[in-house]
Amino acid sequence: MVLRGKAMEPVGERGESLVDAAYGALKHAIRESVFAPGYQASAGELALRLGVSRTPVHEAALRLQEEGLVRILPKRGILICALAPHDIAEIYEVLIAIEAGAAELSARLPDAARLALADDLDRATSEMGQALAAGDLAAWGHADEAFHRLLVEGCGNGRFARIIQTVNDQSHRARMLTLRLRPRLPASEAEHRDTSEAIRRGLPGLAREAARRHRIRARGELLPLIESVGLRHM
Amino acid sequence: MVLRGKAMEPVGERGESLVDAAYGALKHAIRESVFAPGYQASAGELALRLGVSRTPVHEAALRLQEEGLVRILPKRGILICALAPHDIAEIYEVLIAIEAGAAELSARLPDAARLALADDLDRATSEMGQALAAGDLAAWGHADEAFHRLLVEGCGNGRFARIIQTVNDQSHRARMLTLRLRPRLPASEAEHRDTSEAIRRGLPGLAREAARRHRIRARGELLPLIESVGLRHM
DNA sequence: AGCTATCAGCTTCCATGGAAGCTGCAATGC
DNA sequence: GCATTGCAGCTTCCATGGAAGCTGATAGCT
Repeated sequence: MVLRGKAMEPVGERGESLVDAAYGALKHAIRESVFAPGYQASAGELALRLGVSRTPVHEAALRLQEEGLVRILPKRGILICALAPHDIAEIYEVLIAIEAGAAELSARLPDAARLALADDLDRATSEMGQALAAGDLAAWGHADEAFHRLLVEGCGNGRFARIIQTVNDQSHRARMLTLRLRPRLPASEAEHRDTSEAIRRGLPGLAREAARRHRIRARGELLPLIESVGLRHM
Repeated sequence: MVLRGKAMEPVGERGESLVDAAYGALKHAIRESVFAPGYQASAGELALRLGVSRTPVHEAALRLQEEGLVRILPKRGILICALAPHDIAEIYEVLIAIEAGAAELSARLPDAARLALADDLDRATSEMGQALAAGDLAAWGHADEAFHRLLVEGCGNGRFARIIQTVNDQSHRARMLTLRLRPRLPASEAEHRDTSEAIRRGLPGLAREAARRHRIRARGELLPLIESVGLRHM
């Protein structure tokens, strides 16, 4: 039983089950790269770190495997999954398809919900602008994230939100990397405004195309960047 | 411990783990309505039926919950999820978004793969035609299913395939119902040919729109049908 | 040297039992 | 009659230990 690396937060005992606690702690640790991709842990080690027995860790690992964050190698251990450029490409295709659908749905919402959503989206976009002006990379990332999250959570289709959540969990680490790598922050604001404006005016086709164009352009910037830097896994 | 209903097949011991076996058996049982939606089972009962202990059943239930087929009610049992019309609507929106993306991707494949895929798709479509002529409802359903499966599995994006697999597992029961309900089998063949032809000719935009139109029309037929019959859950 | 067999040490897999939570019913008090 | 309380019987949750599988190193053979 090897305990290398920094310690993890013991699970908090707040009503939630130990499985949920372990799931949350492990997911957070993976997102924040406490475990490097490719790291192979054992359930026993993780259980020790979290202060629970192996069972809840194992069950949490099952859930994480279902989401593609880890792989359980039979009789060998728990492998933290790495993302290859190919995976990023796949994830962008999911984003393009689902977010375009979400934008279209949003534009079909009843007036009140539609206008409220558009306002929320614009608020997030404005925050991006402020962050950009202040040169605050992290704030820009958060605001951008908020925009896209609002879009899929506001559209009314819970399955869309869930799918996006899954691929976002997978790509969070890569996102943090590429945010830093990008030579200049992309001019996403105008495209965000196109999307929110189409939603506000209740034009489904326009909204779909705006969301779609936005993600396609972002992909066109990101993938070559990753290739050029030669990132093999992240 | 109550054992009502017909017995289930004990798990087959073929190299796969008991968890996998239990997962497969339960999923199959749910798909084939061995358990009615809304049925509340206990892990102990299922374990007895399958001839394993409670642990693998519990872990299988976790996976099924992740896929939305069951819900685990803490300290109460395992609930077989029912689908409401609202869920069918959501699922169709996922199908529209993802299959349109898959068709576009397919049309961008290298020549050899593209043509092979188009041929496979046409074969499935032809089988639909034969089944329709013979009045064989089940065969028509299988061929239609094959077409859509080939499309998402052939496009090269594994995440697309996985997403579709998940919603198909959820909607399988509803599909079996509505296949029988439909007054006349829809004229899907022409739309399938539009899609495969666009893929064959390597026209991404056309392929996307064809796949999209197909699912949108199917939705337009199905949802009112479900409403009119007054199906509340399935 | 190169190849095979063995084995020690790791891992998960799965069964099992105690602890604790939820539900519905029956008994109790008003 | 009506509300409350206590309890029995169910459930999952989680810890734990034995069984079995995988890996890599070492010893022995050709």
